[in-house]
Amino acid sequence: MTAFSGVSIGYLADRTGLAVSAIRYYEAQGLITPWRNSGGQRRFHRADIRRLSFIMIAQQIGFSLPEIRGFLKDLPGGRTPTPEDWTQISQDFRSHLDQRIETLQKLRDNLDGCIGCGCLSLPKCALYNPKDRAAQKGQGPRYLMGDRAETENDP
Amino acid sequence: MTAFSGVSIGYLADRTGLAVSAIRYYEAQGLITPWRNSGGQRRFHRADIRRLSFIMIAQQIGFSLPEIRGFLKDLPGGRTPTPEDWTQISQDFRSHLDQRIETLQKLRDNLDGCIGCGCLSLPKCALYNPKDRAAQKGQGPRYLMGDRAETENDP
DNA sequence: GTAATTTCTAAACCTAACTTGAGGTCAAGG
DNA sequence: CCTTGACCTCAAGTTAGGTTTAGAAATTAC
Repeated sequence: MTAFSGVSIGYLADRTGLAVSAIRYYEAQGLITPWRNSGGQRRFHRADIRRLSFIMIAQQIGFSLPEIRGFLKDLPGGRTPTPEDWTQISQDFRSHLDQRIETLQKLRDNLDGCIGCGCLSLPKCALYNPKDRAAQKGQGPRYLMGDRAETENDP
Repeated sequence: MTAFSGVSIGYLADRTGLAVSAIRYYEAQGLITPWRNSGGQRRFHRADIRRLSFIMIAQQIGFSLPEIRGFLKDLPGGRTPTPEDWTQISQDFRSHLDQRIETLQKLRDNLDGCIGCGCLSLPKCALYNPKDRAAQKGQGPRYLMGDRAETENDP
């Protein structure tokens, strides 16, 4: 048997649909950690296709790269992850996903209520529960959902 | 009765929790259109609190400012929106919201399947349906979800 | 053994969504 | 009248998430 030498970044790019530059960027962000061959080129596990796919999916849902890095922290870098590794991650991920869905559903219910009753005041209906804003740490879109409600009295 | 002269940008900032600079930015993006008083300062309808709140909520859900501008286009700029105006918008908004929820639920179901069966291959499970990616127009996170699945055979 | 691909690094550039800063004006209180 | 605070504009800076470019070295293909 010959020594396992890993796959190239281009291969991963082909298999995942990601740009090569994006994969390099993810490495820089600590989301994936290839090793180097004798010529200095990156080599990856074939299993990293999964890792990258997970990143893409989580991103689509709206998680930031740091958050995703959090999910992936429990995945072993040195060996091919076992099904158990992935199950662990998936469960973690799923609970966050559940929360996100629940938030949207609550919003939808409130929206329905507002439409139904004609009060039309989304803010007043406390649509926005600041609790759900885990992703608020000081950059990007700031100032999400304060607690002050609109009450429409004096100027 | 005295002539209605509108409220200041600072008032709106206080009531919504937005930064003054953010409100100016929204004006620049065509999301809100104040008029000016004799001294050149912005004046808003008190009802714009709602408009801004709507913007914040829609943003939280993941809509871009141009998309939100789309929702708000049907809201009259010149007069205080009626309940009917808002109902119209809300329904439009709600259908987008429904779609987003459905996408996440499908994802969750697939994830459950993957956890249950141990196949752990999110990509293979076709989690990612490119159809749902309406928000894909050439910037931001590109290259979302190609169709190629991971099949883990030869390099 | 050459030619054509890939890959490498580093730095610059890009968009969205804002914030910050500089320098100046407006409005209300004392 | 004068000061203080809110507002104004315009330009530049910031963060996230990448892409592009340039010049060089490594691989692969013929």
